[in-house]
Amino acid sequence: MTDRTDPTEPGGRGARRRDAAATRQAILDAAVAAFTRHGYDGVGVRDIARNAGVTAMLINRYFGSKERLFAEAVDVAFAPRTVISGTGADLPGATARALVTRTAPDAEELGPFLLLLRSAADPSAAAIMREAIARHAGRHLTEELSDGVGAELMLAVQAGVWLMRSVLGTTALVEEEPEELARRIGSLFQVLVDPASG
Amino acid sequence: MTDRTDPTEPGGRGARRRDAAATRQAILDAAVAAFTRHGYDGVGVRDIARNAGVTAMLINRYFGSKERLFAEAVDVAFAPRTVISGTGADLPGATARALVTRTAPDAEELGPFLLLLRSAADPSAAAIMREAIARHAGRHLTEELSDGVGAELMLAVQAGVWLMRSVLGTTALVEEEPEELARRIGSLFQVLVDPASG
DNA sequence: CTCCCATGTCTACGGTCGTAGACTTCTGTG
DNA sequence: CACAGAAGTCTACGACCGTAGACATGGGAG
Repeated sequence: MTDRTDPTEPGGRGARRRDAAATRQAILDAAVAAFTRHGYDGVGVRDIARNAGVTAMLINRYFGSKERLFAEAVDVAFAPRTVISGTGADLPGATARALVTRTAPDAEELGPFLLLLRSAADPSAAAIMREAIARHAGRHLTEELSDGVGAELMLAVQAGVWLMRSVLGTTALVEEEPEELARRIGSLFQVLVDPASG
Repeated sequence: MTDRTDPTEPGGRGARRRDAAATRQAILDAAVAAFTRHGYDGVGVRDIARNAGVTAMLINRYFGSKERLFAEAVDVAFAPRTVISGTGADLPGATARALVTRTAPDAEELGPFLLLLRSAADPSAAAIMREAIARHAGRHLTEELSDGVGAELMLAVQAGVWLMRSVLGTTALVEEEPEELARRIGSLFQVLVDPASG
């Protein structure tokens, strides 16, 4: 009855027997989820460790500090190309529809924008995320739009919608029909992609 | 040499001799500034008390708890009509120009959007702010636009610009010419105010 | 089979947090 | 001038934070 040392129980994931790479990955996964849900300041290393099925000290052994773990988690969260959908003329509409779907009240989906919004209060976390944006999301958008200002304004609009709709849950944006909301946000993106149309 | 009990020294503001209303106001002012700069989680009641020239316990005597102090501070910050400028056809451009000015890199201006962004991580703080938006900012915008969704999208765009430009300081939005940036943001607002033009 | 080192845990420290209760000091009133 | 009550402070508690150092343990190489 060695209940406490059984790695299959606490973390929920399959048995992991002293595999450094897998443990490191489990910590990183737990960190991305926790930081996204509660922000940099709202999560303790003990919470992350518990969800990864290890003790808090192992985090510092593998990542050095909470801040460096956060930097790696941010890099993981921002690397995939989730900030734009579609290409060319289809980009504004497709990106708007994806945004509306992902910020639906019952979606409970994570993503880089939630991580961004919930960790923005801490200055060092903000600096880490600014660099991650420049390295990943901003670059994806810039090379598609060939317009840095338009790209960052598109990020700003998306972040704002995430904030109002998912983080705060303001009434009008939550209750509006998804198709109509996507249409209105899509027209915003259209103006950013093709400034002449505004 | 009663250096420690002199109220002119610690707080910086003029002598205040046992005036309950003035003390309460001083705490509230310090709370608005502190919450705006560092967010709900990033500020301790001792910090606020020190800036108001009192001790931390007085906060609980006057406001009951940190959370109730935050609720009052949010109400103060969101009450003034700072989320829109101008009226009618001038509204999009005037609001965009005001936004660009206030989010300038050297502005160091406070405002409800910074409070909103930096306190969004905490769920109870988010609930308080959602209600404050419905009560103040959202209402101002809705009665000007007679369109709840458009009003909240206008708030979303402004919050996003504040986030990228003031909180994160992303390069493109910081380095762009203010006039050109205001023009592009103004065209976004134009689409929201007059959906037919999109 | 044995030993060694990577892997992981335990205990603890100094610090900060929100806040409860007892205590002190000032000020307006009789 | 004395005094009651308002205004404000002091001390303390229990909880959590990030992290440092010593300790335990398992598993692959000889």
